[in-house]
Amino acid sequence: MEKYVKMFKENNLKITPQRLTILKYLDTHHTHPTADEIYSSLKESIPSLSKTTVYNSLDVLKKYGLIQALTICGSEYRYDINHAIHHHFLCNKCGKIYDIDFRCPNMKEIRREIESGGHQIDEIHGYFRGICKSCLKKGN
Amino acid sequence: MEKYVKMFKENNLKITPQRLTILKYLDTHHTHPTADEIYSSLKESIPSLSKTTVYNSLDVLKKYGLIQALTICGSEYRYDINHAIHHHFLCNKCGKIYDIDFRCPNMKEIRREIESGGHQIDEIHGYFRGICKSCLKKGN
DNA sequence: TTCAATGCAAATTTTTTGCAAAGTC
DNA sequence: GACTTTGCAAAAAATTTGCATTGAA
Repeated sequence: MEKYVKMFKENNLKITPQRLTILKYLDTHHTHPTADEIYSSLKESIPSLSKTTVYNSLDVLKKYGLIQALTICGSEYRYDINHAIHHHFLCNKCGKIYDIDFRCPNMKEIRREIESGGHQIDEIHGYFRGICKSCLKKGN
Repeated sequence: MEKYVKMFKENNLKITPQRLTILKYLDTHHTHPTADEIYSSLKESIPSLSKTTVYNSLDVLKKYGLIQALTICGSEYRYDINHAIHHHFLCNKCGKIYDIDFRCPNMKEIRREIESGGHQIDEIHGYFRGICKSCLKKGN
């Protein structure tokens, strides 16, 4: 838990039990949960937890770069701890999101090229969609 | 309009005025509109148009690959005609989405590497977030 | 003590569903 | 004529807001 406290302190964020628990949850569950899934999972240990707080906390954690919000699924945000840069694979069948650890070797050039067009790039996102290993095995 | 009729016929899709108008709208407006924006824009010319139909039509067009749904914005889908492969830049300030025309030169290898992991890749998405040229000019 | 975070309820926004009416092939 | 698509209304899902209460520093 010290680890999380440190992360908050480094960013001058107020440390609340709710925020700590949410950050820890994302750090220990790499399931890319929705806000609602986080809420439901933590509701047991913190019965007073409100969904508003989950949304608020996620916004703050995101704002300070401790977590990231994946927009892959369109109608809902999926959250992920912000460890090393990685990308994602979304299964169109089961909806599961897998981490994909690769780095585009020439991203620097690409970035330079795009930025020469005048935009300032803060985030780079890549993701793939298809049918996951597990669903392929199960057959159609 | 012939062009659109042809696209439908090629995919064995029923041709309805609503679908035609929606496809034409996306082909002539590269603004990456939401379903609601499409609905509002077309409501004038087709007063009987229903939002359900917009959603239905977009789903069908997407399913047959005539358009694509961008999930960049998280809580809402943005739609785009499916011309040559391209990526997107989302401005965190004004929310505008720009087309970015580049192709990652070694995507083939990357794809092969990921597919060797067992997943079947059907779509590749890339997008960037930051501050757009126009918002940068306006200053903070 | 001060100011920000939390929690509740209600409101918004976006998308989906069930079913009768209308339209396409 | 058979079978889809459309449109409406209502429901569901996801997120946001206002404001009083609580809590961290």
